[in-house]
Amino acid sequence: METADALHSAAIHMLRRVRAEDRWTGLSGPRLSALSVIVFAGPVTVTGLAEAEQVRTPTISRLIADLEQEGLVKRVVGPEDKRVRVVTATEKGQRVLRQGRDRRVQKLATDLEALSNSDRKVLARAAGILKDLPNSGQRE
Amino acid sequence: METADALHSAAIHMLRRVRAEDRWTGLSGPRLSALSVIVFAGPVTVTGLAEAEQVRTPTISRLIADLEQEGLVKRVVGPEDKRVRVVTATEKGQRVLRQGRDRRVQKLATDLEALSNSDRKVLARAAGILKDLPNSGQRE
DNA sequence: AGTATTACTTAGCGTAGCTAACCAAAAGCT
DNA sequence: AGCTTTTGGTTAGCTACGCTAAGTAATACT
Repeated sequence: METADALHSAAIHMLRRVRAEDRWTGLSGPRLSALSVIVFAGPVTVTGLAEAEQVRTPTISRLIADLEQEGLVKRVVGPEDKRVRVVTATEKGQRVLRQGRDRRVQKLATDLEALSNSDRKVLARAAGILKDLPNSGQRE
Repeated sequence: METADALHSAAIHMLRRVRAEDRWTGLSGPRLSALSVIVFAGPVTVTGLAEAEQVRTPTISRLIADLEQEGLVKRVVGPEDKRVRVVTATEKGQRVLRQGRDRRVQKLATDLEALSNSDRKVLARAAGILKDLPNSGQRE
């Protein structure tokens, strides 16, 4: 229970610190996050993206429209099912994302360099453990 | 570097999952976060709170006004300096916060129960390590 | 064929972030 | 003292992003 508490607060502070780097990309957190899914999880549908981001479809719909406006992604009508819109990242989108993400992670990496090897090892193991958490019903 | 990446992504997903519990309090994330600072960091000024939350003063100013409206905090003119407003949590505010926070942490604690003792120990150590990170210039 | 469901968009609302502009109190300067 | 500057906070007005409700087009069901 104290572990949960400590972990919770550690995660909050870590992300808060790292998030400051995002300003550099000119993209907001939500946009960056969505773009990240589009780039790394390949072409996605609007619904798929909404699920990944845990928001409703209208939210994503508008966000995508904005990203498209800026030339970061493009929408094409689904080849099979003409209702769906398949979203892919443009060259520019990929470039911007990679730079931004690198910056975030780089900042964290720099922070971690101040640590001992054994400490870093603990963090690496912790990250692995968290990744495999039960992950019980988060889709309401 | 991969450690930073893994840690980054683990933290994002963990918080995302836990955040769902906040709905229960009837308060939004930012409000909950601000209230948390007010409760745990004792009485604070508007500027102090803005710094803690890493937002500008107008943002906090309005947020506080809303919280006051709901009877969760109260503002009093500073006894020394009459420009400042000292913000404190009301009884109700403290109660709501503790319940909400407990719920978040409880959810995480439940998730952690599925783990082995040694894994939990790793996480506890990781939290401790992160807490003591250099914490270089995050105030621009 | 005709209805139901699904995928997405549009409209409209509330919260929260920002900057710019303002007021009042405190501090600094002759 | 008197005047200016600085500081703490608020107000006004903009944008972004979350939501629900309602609409449209394509698909699925029987």
